[in-house]
Amino acid sequence: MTDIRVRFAPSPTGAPHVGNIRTALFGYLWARHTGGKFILRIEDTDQAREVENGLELILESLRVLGLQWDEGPDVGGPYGPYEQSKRLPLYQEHTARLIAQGQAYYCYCTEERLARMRADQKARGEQTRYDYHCRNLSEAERAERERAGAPKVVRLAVPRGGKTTLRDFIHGDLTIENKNVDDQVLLKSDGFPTYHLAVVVDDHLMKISHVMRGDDWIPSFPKHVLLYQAFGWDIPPHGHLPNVLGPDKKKLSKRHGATSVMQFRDEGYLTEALLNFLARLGWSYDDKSEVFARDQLIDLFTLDKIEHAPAIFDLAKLDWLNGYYIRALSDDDFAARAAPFVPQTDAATLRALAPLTKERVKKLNEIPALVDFLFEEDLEYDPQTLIGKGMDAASALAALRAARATLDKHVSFDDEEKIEAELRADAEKLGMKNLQFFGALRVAVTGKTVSPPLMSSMRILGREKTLRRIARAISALEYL
RNA sequence: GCGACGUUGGUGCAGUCCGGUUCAGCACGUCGCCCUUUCAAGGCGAAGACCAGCGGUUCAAAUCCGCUACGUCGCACCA
Repeated sequence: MTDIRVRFAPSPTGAPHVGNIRTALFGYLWARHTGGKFILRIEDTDQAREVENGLELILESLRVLGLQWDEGPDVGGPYGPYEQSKRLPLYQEHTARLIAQGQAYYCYCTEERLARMRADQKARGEQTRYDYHCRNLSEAERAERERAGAPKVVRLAVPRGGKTTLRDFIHGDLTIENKNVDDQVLLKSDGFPTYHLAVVVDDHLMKISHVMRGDDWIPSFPKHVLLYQAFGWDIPPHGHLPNVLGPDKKKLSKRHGATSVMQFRDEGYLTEALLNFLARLGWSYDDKSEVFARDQLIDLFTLDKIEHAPAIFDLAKLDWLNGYYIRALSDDDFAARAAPFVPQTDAATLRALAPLTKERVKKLNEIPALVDFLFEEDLEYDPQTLIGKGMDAASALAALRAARATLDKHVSFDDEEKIEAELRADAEKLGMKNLQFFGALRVAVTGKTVSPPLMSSMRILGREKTLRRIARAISALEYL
């Protein structure tokens, strides 16, 4: 196979959302699968939309998922520079060539004229598009404007008839009639290229072997094909990836909640779960596999398995997958990752908590709600919650008193099995179901009806605090 | 308005390119049972789509063709 070179080419307009990152991931996977190169190129040709730390946000997003690039603005490479704003002369040379060939022309139309033109077209119910005004300028008219120093742009002279076809390795042949293609601006009046010119020039110069981008670009592929033809270049294989949509089937946006991988990570999603989930957005291996580790993705990823219908970001599925990955973590690993989410505790406690909480959360940020009872001094009780089903104040009291007596005999709570056996015996002696007896004890110790396993909770809480809480619960009941 | 792309159970996907051994497969979710001192996790099982609709081609269509509907995207000196 020829050298595979795939590029991810975002523009620095903010933290890339997961849909863009999914596109980056596909490029990364294809490059790694083939032993090719993954290239990062920054499309910073719009100064107006640029964000201060835009570049850093992009780099950080890729790093979070471990999508290491081989060439890029920070690491360089043989085809740099990798920021389009630093390649301006290249674009200018290429447009000059097109103009010389008669395949592009200068346009002196003002914003106002264009706006009026579009308004008129809209009013007439027509498709808005450039009206070829400057394409038909005579040599004298052109010279006149040059003399006046009028600002100008360069437009692509799209053939008025015929059609343009692109072979797409995801959608098959795509065809659009040239009459529906606008005379796109290639070079703006500030000397910067537009996307259309820049991608074609750079993809060619950087020897990109596979062009992958979101399918929202499909309508403009004729402009790119025409440019390749005008330059006399081979067109590399193109694939328009299905877009990532929110649950409402609309293009993903801030409205849908978290959108950057950093946000997801901060909400308690594991990066390996995120990677796995994103890979499945628009790609599938077969009809039954859901879980893929990075190495498997690299091994299994092929272009023919890319879907053509848009992919919907199914948060419920992400949650499930994340829980799956959390459960698979070793206790040590889990404790280390949980640490930032439970700042009020120490490493040893976290490690002890790991086996109890690991399989009870879908996201790391759910851990605090599960174990917060450990970090409070004393609990306030609503006596009613201490009295479970089929119980009354007297029986709850009896249960807690018996439990206290049993626990009091133990200097340490380390032997969970022994303590549990004794408490079970207490329940039986009182003629209670385990549910009733342990239910009362659970509320007394943890303050809630749902908690991690009781014996372990008491062990971690410690003898002193546990007994104090039971005592307080008893007095709360005695008050009734 | 014009154009492009898409449309499989409640949800997300596979199967569609190379029509016929799949009375449409998997996962999430839901429900039931088991386990059980709670909640989870785990095990077992169940319900749920006739493949957007209509019309063609064919001995045979989710799979090919056409039309309609719906959805999304594009139509900037933005990417």
